[in-house]
Amino acid sequence: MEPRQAHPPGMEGNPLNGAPFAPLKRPPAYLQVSERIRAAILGGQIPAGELLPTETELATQFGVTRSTVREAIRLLEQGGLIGRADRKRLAVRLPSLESASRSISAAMQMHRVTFKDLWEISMGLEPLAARLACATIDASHIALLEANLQRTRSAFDNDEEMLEAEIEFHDLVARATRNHALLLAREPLNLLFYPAYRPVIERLKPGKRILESHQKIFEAIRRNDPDTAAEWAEKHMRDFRRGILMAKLDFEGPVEAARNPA
Amino acid sequence: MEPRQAHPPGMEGNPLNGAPFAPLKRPPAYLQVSERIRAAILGGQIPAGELLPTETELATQFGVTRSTVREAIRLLEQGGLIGRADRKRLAVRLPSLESASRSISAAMQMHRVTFKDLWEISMGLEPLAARLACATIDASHIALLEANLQRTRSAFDNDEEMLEAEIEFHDLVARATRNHALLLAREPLNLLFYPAYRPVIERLKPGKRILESHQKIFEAIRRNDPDTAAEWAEKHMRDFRRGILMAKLDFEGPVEAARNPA
DNA sequence: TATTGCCCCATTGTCCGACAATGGGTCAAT
DNA sequence: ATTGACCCATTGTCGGACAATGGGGCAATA
Repeated sequence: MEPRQAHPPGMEGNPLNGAPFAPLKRPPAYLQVSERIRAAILGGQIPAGELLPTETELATQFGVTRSTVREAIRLLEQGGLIGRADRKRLAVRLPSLESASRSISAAMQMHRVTFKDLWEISMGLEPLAARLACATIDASHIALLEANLQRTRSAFDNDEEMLEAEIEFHDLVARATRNHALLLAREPLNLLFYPAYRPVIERLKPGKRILESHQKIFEAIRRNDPDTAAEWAEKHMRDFRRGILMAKLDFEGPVEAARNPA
Repeated sequence: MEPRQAHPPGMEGNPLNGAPFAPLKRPPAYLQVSERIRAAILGGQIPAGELLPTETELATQFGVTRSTVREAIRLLEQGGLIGRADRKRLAVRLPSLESASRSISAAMQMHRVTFKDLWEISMGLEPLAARLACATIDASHIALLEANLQRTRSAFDNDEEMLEAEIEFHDLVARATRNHALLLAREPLNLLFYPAYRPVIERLKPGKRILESHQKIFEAIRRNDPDTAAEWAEKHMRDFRRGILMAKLDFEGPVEAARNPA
């Protein structure tokens, strides 16, 4: 989040402040190749789902070696722009947000984002999601939410299940809005915030209370009552914080690293 | 956005649903190397700013060739976890959010995120930012905001300046909260949402109105009045949408690709 | 007909070795 | 104190090589 450019106001477009010459940039080949491919994809010249040329083909086209092409590919691969279609042949892929959000959470960890930071965002986004969902939810999402509530009910004695169900509920509400940007903005919550709630579940067993909140939110959404839905979502998030405090977790401390799924 | 795992409720932990065997995974070497390094960094074993071993050194340590190591490095490089320190020697870097948000915006473009989607998020985050900033703003951010207001005042006849100042204002408010997660969640707004406002500025010249809103927000923040600050921020965002509609922009259409800075 | 086994080939993953370019460091000459 | 010459570590790029793997075709078989 470093100041994007240390913009001293008034000298924006002027390259001649301080040093008379800006350092010229000679991007390495693998970067250029990567950028060219990226541009082609984002420019729509290669539709999603389409196959890319083979590595050797790309190598000859760009006039570089396969090694260079491969490095460029790795660059794009991480961003999720491309990926293996069938363990061979690269294909253009919809970045699936998951890939993007992985780098987000990495960034957040490194910046020592705190529990409190994430909670504050939740206070903005979760009520918003509940509110928006009222207008956009359809039968299929209603069914998914009902199934989730059932799952929650039958998970009172299973902490792990309870945690997953809790995360799933909020995710489903967000999906019901059909706002992809919202899903993306929320993803760090799924990856960092809610999983850290695990100790609270283990120690306080708040299953009953969680279920109640979820039910209230769900019912409000189903009967298209945005204000009530948002209100309950907000109340739910406050419960959340209370649980964290009661479990003596460090609310102001950085979120812990994601556990590695061995 | 794809349903993360097509979770048929009730069969979560069971690998034996449908197909009796899950495909076993044999991650390629460059991926494993990348993951190991990533884990070491996120685990804090290599502090930010520290230099990584050289490529050849890593190659011998992992028992692979330099090419493989290089591919692994590209993977991490894209995420911003590592980067060149001095055009030689890789160093661990604070992911600087900017790198993460680049992939976010790419993902959003590919998913045809609409103006409306981003606006809805703004309605959640911008008032929130204004509200939070009341409690956390310090003298330096007050000074920065004052400078920004001055910049806005003197940009009435310069559309490009006006746009930059507008973006900067909201960014500064968010920074004043010192909530890094919020900055990250907002970044797509800086990259996709606000820049798309350019035509509105050119056609409607709303500079006076923008300045007025900013001033109200700023004053409320400075006198520590969260409700008023949030209220004005929300009002400002509604103006925003009105501007978009009046300029006959496609509110429901996907945001356009970011212009490429040559 | 549907399945199985076999062969061929395209493509990826990985390795090896090599070299130019570059930046850093040292050291002597000025 | 600056300049130039030199060495060396490291990266960027190249070229070629080979095993593994998956797909397609094709024949043999049940």
